[in-house]
Amino acid sequence: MDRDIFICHNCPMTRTMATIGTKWKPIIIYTIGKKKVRFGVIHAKMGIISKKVLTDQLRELEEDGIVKREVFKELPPRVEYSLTPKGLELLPILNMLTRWNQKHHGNTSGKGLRVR
Amino acid sequence: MDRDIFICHNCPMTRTMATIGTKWKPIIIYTIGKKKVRFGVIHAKMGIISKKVLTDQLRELEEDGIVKREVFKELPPRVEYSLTPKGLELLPILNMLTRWNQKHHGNTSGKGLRVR
DNA sequence: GATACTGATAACAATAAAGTAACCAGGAAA
DNA sequence: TTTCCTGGTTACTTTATTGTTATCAGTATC
Repeated sequence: MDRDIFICHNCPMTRTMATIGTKWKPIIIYTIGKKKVRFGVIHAKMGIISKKVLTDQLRELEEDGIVKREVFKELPPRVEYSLTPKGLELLPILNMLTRWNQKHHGNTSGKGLRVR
Repeated sequence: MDRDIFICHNCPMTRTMATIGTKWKPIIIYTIGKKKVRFGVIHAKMGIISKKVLTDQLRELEEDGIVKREVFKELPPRVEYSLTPKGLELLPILNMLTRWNQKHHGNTSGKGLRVR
């Protein structure tokens, strides 16, 4: 996404979408939650995201101060991700979104189960 | 976006993103707000969205019961969009997101003004 | 010595989303 | 008669996003 188009715009919603308005970012934030999570764990939990895209998105979230990245000098390497205070503040809002969805859409898991 | 990949998944955030997780939908919902708005007005307010994409997104929002579409048999045609109760419930949550953004990002409007 | 481990990265291919331009209805006004 | 009005639609092109595969480091285990 060309984030520049957004930044200039003076609609607050538009500016917000420039930061977290992508297919994966809210899911990544939600997946990390309040814990410290290794890259591989995020990847496994999300299931259907490629390593490359996950890396890219995590980098952008880090740039925007939403995610913290800690590298341990071990072998094999270990990298832990966690939410910054800014990211943590997003959690309750995302939870409201899922509650909104559950209320109106019901629980559709199991229906139309069609994983690639 | 291939919404089927999402629907099957049993992560609540993932299912939510299948409904409103696109570049434009939250902005459209925010733009309609509590009013009845004509197509042309939404288009003008948003500025940088094409008619085709706006039409497509409004159709999907209608399918998902978030937006209501009223057609008046006049010439030139008049079509008014408004949020359903389900859509209205989304408004305060979207407002929280913009407040989160304003708090952390500050008011960047005017900075790096780079409209296409 | 071959292989596995993790968290990447690079080059490339595929797909999805978004944008562009032309066109339509059909009555009213110039 | 031509032009404008609105809310689209259609066919097509462009751009953005996502995915695939191969590769790397450097130690430990088989």
